[in-house]
Amino acid sequence: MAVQRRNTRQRALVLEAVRGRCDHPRAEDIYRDVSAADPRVSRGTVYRNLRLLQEQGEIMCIKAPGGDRFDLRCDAHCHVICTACGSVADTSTPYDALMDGAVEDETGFAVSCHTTLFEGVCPSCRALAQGA
Amino acid sequence: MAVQRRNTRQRALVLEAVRGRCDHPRAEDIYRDVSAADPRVSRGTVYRNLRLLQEQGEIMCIKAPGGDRFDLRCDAHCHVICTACGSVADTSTPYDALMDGAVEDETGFAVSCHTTLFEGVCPSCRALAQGA
DNA sequence: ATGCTTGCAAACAGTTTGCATCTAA
DNA sequence: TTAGATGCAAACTGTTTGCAAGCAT
Repeated sequence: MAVQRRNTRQRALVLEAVRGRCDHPRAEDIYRDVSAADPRVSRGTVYRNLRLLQEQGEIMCIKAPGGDRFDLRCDAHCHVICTACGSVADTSTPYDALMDGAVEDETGFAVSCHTTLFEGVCPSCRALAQGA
Repeated sequence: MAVQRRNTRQRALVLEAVRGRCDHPRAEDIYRDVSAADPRVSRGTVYRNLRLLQEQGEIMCIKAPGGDRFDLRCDAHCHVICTACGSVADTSTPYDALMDGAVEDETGFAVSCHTTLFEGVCPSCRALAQGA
């Protein structure tokens, strides 16, 4: 059975902060937003709650260079990260579950999932590059 | 034109260390191997050279949780990482360049590439789990 | 009351960097 | 000779953790 969880004010603030953003904030961004609502919430608490909410499936996390990003969408989808400014966007690329089986057969690993991260330059950074 | 590079003993040692391993070592592993050959080589130099060799396309790097891994193979291929012990293996999953174009059209990002990382439990960790 | 949670600060891991010195070309 | 490369140590970023106090249940 799952561990007993309490509904703390801090946990609610963290969840609200993730939901309140349509970009893909990193832990530090969430911490900043939560701090704005209540300066007494500590960074450790934000990290702990982000991990908890992930385990509960309330939010998902994208492992990106420069720090994990959080996303309120929990369905399978991929992301693009801008190599210039670090911004992240969703893509509708379908999740191919067949690949997991193929890799499992090939390597002997018990494959549970895979993540695909696209790299590129976002529209606004492209515009900047044009001007430069 | 490319920057002028020198052939230093340290650089050769780093490259040799990456090539001398068939697993996917992280920077620290390389540092350890290089240190065994010459204890005076510093960690900073190892990191600098790993980055340089990457830029030159001599080696490639896999961004994995817990630290980047280096690979002597430079052709497009994907990896599986063991969620239990952190070991990494190659897979022969083909690189689908069409996806890059699709994401580019959808998001407006100038997509240069993508990386796919599978997660699972490696054969030896599976065996351990059986026994437990 | 109980024990999950918190705040704080210190610890951590992985990596980068400033700077004086060294060295390949 | 001279600009790239090194060694060292300190700085940095992102994240985790030990512990005493706090609060949801």
